[in-house]
Amino acid sequence: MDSNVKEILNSKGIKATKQRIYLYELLRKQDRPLTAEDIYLLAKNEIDCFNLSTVYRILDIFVKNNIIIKSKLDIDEKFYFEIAREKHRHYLLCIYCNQIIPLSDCPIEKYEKKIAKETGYSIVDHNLEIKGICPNCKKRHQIH
Amino acid sequence: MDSNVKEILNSKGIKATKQRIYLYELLRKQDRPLTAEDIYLLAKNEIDCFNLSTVYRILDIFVKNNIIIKSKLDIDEKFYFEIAREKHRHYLLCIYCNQIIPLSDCPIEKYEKKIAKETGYSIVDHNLEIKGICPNCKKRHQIH
DNA sequence: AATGCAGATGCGAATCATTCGCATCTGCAT
DNA sequence: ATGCAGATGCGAATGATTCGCATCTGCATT
Repeated sequence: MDSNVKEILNSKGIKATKQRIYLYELLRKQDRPLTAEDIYLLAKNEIDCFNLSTVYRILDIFVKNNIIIKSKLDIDEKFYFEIAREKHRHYLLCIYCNQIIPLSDCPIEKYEKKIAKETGYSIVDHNLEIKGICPNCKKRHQIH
Repeated sequence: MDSNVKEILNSKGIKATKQRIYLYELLRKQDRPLTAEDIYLLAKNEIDCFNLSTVYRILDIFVKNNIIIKSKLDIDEKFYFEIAREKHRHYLLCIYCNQIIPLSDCPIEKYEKKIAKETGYSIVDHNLEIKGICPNCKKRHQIH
């Protein structure tokens, strides 16, 4: 597994340091986007010589090499990072507890074609978040 | 017009100061979201005793009173503000020149119902941006 | 119209996420 | 085993936003 990651990184011309290998594996395990600080804290639990600036720098390199995706979520002012998957994903966010769950599909590929025709733009990407209240928070806050 | 704004603000329990009236009218004229700094610079052109902290504070109050909407766009790390309209809007962003144009409709109201059923969440809001390359930038960068 | 005061503004300092500078360290090619 | 380009650690800088506090201003009351 470890040597596998080393090869993946080397094949992209990225020197396979201990920190990079560790972050790559950590990110691959996650089921939702994390902030740089989340990632830093998780990493520091395992390897204590880990620096926040380094985390930012490695995330930057991974983004530039399309290994991970950087995005913002409407819940706060931070950037979020997640492994790049074959199919892109959107998330459902609970406005009370900030739980983040992945949605099963993307409803706007067709819409993009329509927009391209209407505006003359070439569409390259999109960004969709749905915000709601999760079943637990509905109970907790007596919302039906 | 001015007295009209005064009434609108007073009816929401917001003291109608010169700065608040001015910002309200400024925001109502815009066709796209602006950052606090954009707004500050526009306002300062007209009235020179205008302070950036005050702009932030007034925007905050307007957001809390549903007069304006605060959001983030994927082009930078700043917050954007726009007048709240009867129908919400989404935008198409050019990744080269950062032009922001409003889209004519919203394709995901049906999708929200499906998600609500699948997840048990109550959906309260959503956020959609489309990113592309505008006709001018396609020409300029020789992209077809 | 003058007055008082709660709340608004101006200004500078603080905060927080992110980035940068620079000295030291480490993969990896030789 | 060695050398060096590039990576890391640490602390300081940056930029958007917020806060503290002294001064000012709508507006309700007289």
